[in-house]
Amino acid sequence: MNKGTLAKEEIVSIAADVIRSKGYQATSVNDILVAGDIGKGKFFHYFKTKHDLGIAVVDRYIDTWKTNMIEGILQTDSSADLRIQHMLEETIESFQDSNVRKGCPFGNLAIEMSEHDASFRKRIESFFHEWALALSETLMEAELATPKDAYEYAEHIISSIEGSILMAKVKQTSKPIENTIFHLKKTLFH
Amino acid sequence: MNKGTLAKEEIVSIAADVIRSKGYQATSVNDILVAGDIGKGKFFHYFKTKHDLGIAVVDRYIDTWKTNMIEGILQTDSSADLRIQHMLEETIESFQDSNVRKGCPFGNLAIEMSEHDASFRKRIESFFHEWALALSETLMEAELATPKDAYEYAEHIISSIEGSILMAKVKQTSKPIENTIFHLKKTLFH
Amino acid sequence: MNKGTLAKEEIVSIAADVIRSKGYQATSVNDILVAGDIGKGKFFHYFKTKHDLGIAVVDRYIDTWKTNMIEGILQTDSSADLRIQHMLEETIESFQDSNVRKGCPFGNLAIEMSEHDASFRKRIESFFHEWALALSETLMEAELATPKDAYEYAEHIISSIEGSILMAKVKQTSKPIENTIFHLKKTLFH
Amino acid sequence: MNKGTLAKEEIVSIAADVIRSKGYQATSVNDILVAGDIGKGKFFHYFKTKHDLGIAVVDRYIDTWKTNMIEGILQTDSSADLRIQHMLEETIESFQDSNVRKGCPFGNLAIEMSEHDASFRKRIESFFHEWALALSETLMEAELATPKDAYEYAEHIISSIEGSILMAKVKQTSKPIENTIFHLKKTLFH
DNA sequence: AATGAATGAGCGTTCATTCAT
DNA sequence: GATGAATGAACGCTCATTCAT
Repeated sequence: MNKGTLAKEEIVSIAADVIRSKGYQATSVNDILVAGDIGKGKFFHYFKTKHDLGIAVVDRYIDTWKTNMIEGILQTDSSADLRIQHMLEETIESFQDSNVRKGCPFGNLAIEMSEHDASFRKRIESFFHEWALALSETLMEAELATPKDAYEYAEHIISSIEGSILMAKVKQTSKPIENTIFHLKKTLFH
Repeated sequence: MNKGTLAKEEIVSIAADVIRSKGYQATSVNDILVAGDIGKGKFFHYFKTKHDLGIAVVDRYIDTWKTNMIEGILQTDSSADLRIQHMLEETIESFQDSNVRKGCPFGNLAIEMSEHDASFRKRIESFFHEWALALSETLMEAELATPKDAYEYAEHIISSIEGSILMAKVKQTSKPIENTIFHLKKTLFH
Repeated sequence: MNKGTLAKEEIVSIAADVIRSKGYQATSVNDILVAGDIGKGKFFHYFKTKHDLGIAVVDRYIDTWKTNMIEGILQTDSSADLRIQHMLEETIESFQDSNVRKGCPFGNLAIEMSEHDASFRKRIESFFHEWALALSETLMEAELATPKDAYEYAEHIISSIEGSILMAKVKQTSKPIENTIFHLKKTLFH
Repeated sequence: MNKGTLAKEEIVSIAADVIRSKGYQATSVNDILVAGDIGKGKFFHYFKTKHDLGIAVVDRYIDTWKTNMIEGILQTDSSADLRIQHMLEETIESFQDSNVRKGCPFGNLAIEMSEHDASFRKRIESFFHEWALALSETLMEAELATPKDAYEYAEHIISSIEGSILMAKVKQTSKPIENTIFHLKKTLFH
């Protein structure tokens, strides 16, 4: 928690914002420098390359999401049904206002980086895996899926959500997310 | 169909490939020039800006998709049920091999360009709208949806598909697409 | 001999001067740009990299030297003795005034680049080889060496000359060159 | 011989290696830091500038060479003839294996630094002077030169050696050195 | 004394675009 | 119309050095 660490964290935090909005490749190092009033030397003192920063940003996205969505919702001690409902509501919450336009940090980077950069791709892949794992366990506990089909059901739910966030970004309204959550709920709890 | 037009089409065709794989922003004008052995003067003779080319590429994606998916599948004279099945099968077909990694040209550009570029966004939005319209009519015809909920159901199906293509890109396997088609079919035709 | 070629030649010519004086690595692209009032775009239009320019500069040194020293002196139709004397006098001539400080373009690059850059090294090596070849033939013709030892004698003469130019650079006077030429002549013609 | 001095010597020693191989200008402070696992603060604590370090490195080269070549060979109590022979043999010894490619530390810096940096130049100049002085005395003692021409003869021998090391670097073989030593011996002792 | 953090000018190169013919 | 040449701002990154403790 010394000064150095703080400074580094600060850069990651600023970069996380800029990158979520502009994408990784379209964000220049200078964009981040300007956004945070940081000198070039400082930046490259903490990060060997722009790529290193990019990875730090994804890791930060993942940490945040794990805390909020997985530990904070799917692995609490509410009833399994409630936890799923909570996850779905929370998704709608998260993509209101300017966040609709920005889209999902993971979905954005997934599409931008997966084909040509393994280090981004693998991190995002394992994040989606962890989410699917936590969700599949909750689905089983709620008796909405059997052990046999729980993981794939979870994956389908997650990919539907991602698709709806993509759609919301294009339409610049959260309706597609609400629509998808509505259909998912119908199928889950009808 | 004179030489000028041919040359222009050729550039769009080459650019469409490169952009699908690298994204619009990460693709430099030079990438396209090299890929097609085209001179700089030639390129900017046909396209005022890189942005102009980008738009031409999206329009080309849309034309192709309309011909193949909307006119070629959803608006043929097979039975409505079969048309929907055909659409779903065709989706799986389209994302085999190297196409899994490349992802959906529309989804890719949707995420990359929607927030900051209205001319890309609107084209992609209206494309998804046309697809949803054609699908909702087929859903009604197949009595899988009422006029009231058909359009939103169609949108949900499409966004699920887009989400699964995104997921497939991250995992570098077409499994997520097959999984989603499986779940969509179950809900549609159970 | 069109304009494009001229422009390229002009850059090589300016760069040849700068590099001879500062060395290849210590010469920045910007140094050349400033020296010739050239725009950055122009420079990189003609040369893919700084390295490419460096190679063009060496090739230019070699062409000049071949014309002047080999064709212009060693392979004329004077008597063999006179040609050797001419070569030695010309060496002294070439390293008067500011050229003493600049040193030999080949010797400079030989030392700077040989260890870590094969494309420079090979060019310089083959240049010294051609010089030694032309000199050894003249030595034989002048009956100053037998076919058996002519090439190695030639190499020794050339390396002595290079050493004396190095020494002259350090002492900032052409004396070491004159001294070495004196000793070479004594041994050759005593 | 306290800790501070040790650390300083250690840096000079590491830098001497790196600079001999890469040259002074092409060696970045960071290259040295990495080679010796030294922190930036430490480096600039001991040396005000990179230039200061460079000078320390030359001084170290000179000390070593004085001990080995001048005191260790030319000023021993063997016969003058033997001392000269020893010097010539030692030169061949010194530039075997990887040292052929690295070249002579003095010759390298002479060419790289003489024109634009007086503090390097003067050190190297006076080093060559001391060498020539010691050699000329030995030449006189061996009756291979008169007081009148001894110094210039010594200079010629040294510059021939330097030239042959340069040549060896270009050809990546020690042959040119052996060739030059052979010719020098022939002229000296025929 | 000793050192990691911070600095900003400069590096070689690429960028989308305009010029000149 | 058609094109290679030219442009200079911006790119990610390294540089030798100074700061703060």
